[in-house]
Amino acid sequence: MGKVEGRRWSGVTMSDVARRAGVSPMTVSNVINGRAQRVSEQTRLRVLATIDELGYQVNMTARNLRMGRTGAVGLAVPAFAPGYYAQLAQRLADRFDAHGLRLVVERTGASRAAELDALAAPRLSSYDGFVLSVVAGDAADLEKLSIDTPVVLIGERAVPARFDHVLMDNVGGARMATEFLLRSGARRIALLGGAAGGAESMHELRTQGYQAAHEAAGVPVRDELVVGCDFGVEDGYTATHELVVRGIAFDAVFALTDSGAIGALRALAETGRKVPDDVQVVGFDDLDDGRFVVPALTTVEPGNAEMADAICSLLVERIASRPDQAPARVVMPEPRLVERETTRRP
Amino acid sequence: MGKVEGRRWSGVTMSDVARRAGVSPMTVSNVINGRAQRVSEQTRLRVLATIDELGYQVNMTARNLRMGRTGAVGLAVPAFAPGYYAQLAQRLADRFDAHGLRLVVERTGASRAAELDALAAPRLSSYDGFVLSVVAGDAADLEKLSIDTPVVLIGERAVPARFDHVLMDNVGGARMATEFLLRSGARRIALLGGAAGGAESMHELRTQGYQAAHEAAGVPVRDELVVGCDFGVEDGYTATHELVVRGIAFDAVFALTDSGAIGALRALAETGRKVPDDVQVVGFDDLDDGRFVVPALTTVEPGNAEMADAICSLLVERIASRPDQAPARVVMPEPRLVERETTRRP
DNA sequence: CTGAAAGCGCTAACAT
DNA sequence: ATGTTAGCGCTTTCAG
Repeated sequence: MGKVEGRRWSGVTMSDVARRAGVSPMTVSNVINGRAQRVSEQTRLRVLATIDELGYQVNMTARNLRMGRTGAVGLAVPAFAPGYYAQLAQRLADRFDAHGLRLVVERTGASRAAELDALAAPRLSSYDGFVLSVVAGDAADLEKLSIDTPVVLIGERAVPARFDHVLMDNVGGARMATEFLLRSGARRIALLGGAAGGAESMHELRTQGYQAAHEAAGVPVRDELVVGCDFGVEDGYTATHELVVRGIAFDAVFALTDSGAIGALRALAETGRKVPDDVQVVGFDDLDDGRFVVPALTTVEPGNAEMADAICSLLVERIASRPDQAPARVVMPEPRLVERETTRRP
Repeated sequence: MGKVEGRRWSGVTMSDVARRAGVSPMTVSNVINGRAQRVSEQTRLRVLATIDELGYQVNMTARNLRMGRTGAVGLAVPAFAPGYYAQLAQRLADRFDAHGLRLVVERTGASRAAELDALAAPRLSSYDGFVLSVVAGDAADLEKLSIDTPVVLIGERAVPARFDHVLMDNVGGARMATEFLLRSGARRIALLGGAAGGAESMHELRTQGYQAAHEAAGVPVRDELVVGCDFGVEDGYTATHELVVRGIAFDAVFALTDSGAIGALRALAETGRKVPDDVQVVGFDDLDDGRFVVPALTTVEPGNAEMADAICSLLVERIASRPDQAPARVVMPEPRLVERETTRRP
């Protein structure tokens, strides 16, 4: 499929209105922008009538160019559908609204290339500020990022020091969840979405927390219980199924995301495991969905509200104060465990 | 909290680069836009180096103004978080990508005022085309809508004839679901989110289908089974709970949305009702979530893919062909029932 | 109260 | 292969 071309058909301009109403464009502008003191009531009404008659509409692109600002903040997420991003968008939109800024959401596509593309200078220049959820790019990629548009980064990747960065305590949260399961008597905790090597991705960090909790409790980590998978519902479902099929025994599941946990619950139900009696389950993120699945999901609440607050205030500050003289800040709220029905009290 | 003001700090322009590289702005433009034939390799490299040195970035606002197009289409939805809108956005983004258009998502807030605001000319002028999910505005409101930006409307409200309109077969789908329940032996079907009067909203249309199925089957509609509620998870949960508390007997639940149905499932589990043995449940929308809840949700698939296809192709056509001479089109796919585990075979 | 001039940063069209 | 001219539609500034 080809690109869509063609430019907007003419459209009525401010000058058209001005000419027709027998005034200068400036007066039309004043009317439109409610600078009442500068226009007589009579003229105002005439201009308004002409605007209506001609069906004139302000061209935001032109206004933005002239004013050097857009009133919009961009949020780039890997995908729209995962509950986590949708809820994040919702929260941010509320907060930015309070500052007179609209939030507009774009999709990066989670590939490194797509993510960088979203961050390319052009895209950013359409916004007064930008929030980027970094899942794929590395520090070097980000280094090239626009310096003209204030940016707040979210996500666990290491980011260049010049950026404000808001992130979850992945290690701490995972450790908290794992410790809770261990205290509840679990000894064979499957880790859904776990990863072995490095230290950069969400998978890896949460895996570290899982391991740390085991070490602290003197319980060995069994490799066969650490199954790598993506963080969608379907992924959690498939991974859990596989575990069962392969005959690997486990008495708990720690899913790296609530979505994954919900998939796991489904797989456990299908294979006749009772939750939490046979298998306990803990997720991560505190999605709204988790409260309504049966049984309701115990999860790690990573400080979603605090993160949204931080993202908003950091960005608003940068936007308001021109040059980024203020040093970059890092915000990482304290996670907490939300006990519901998929676990037993220790 | 006050508005955020202040304009973008100067920033390096194309002229800056040109001057520094000892060429004209036009040459810089040619380099940036890859018009290779028009620039010697030597100059190209020099310009590129200068761009790098100065950290220059194209100003999209200026480019958009000059070119009269933005390469973006807007999607306005009442809220980001409900699964339905997130999935819609996802689907649309895929399709528009194929046409070289980025999808950017904005939130209207579901109030009539907010919705109209989103549709105000200024907002629209930032996009090559716009998709609006109409939930609150009426035909008269929409009549005032921009004529300069191609718009496709989605949603069940009556809309002015000049707009392309994509909608679900709400009545047919609801009737299909209800008939299925009736055939499966249900005689007291609770309608979650039902409405009495009018004919405009999704609630009302789906209620009509529910009633039509009852009439056709000669089963009376009991008013106490039609409970009005919003379409979120929590709403379905609360409504179902209330039904139980009030001691109203029912052997099936038709929830107007999958989200509502998922809430209902939770409430039924809490109150000890077995699904589908004691109570059958059907939703509407075919959200991904429905496949993974326990038991998996039977639902009406309203033709999501076809709707996304239609929205995209209608809009792309309008964008490509200047004046809207083509008559407006209405697309309403055939719904189908997806049987899963919350119902019994008739 | 109203208007004229200037220019935001870019690119199409036409020179050279 | 490169430069010049003009202007997208708006608003800031300053003059009437």
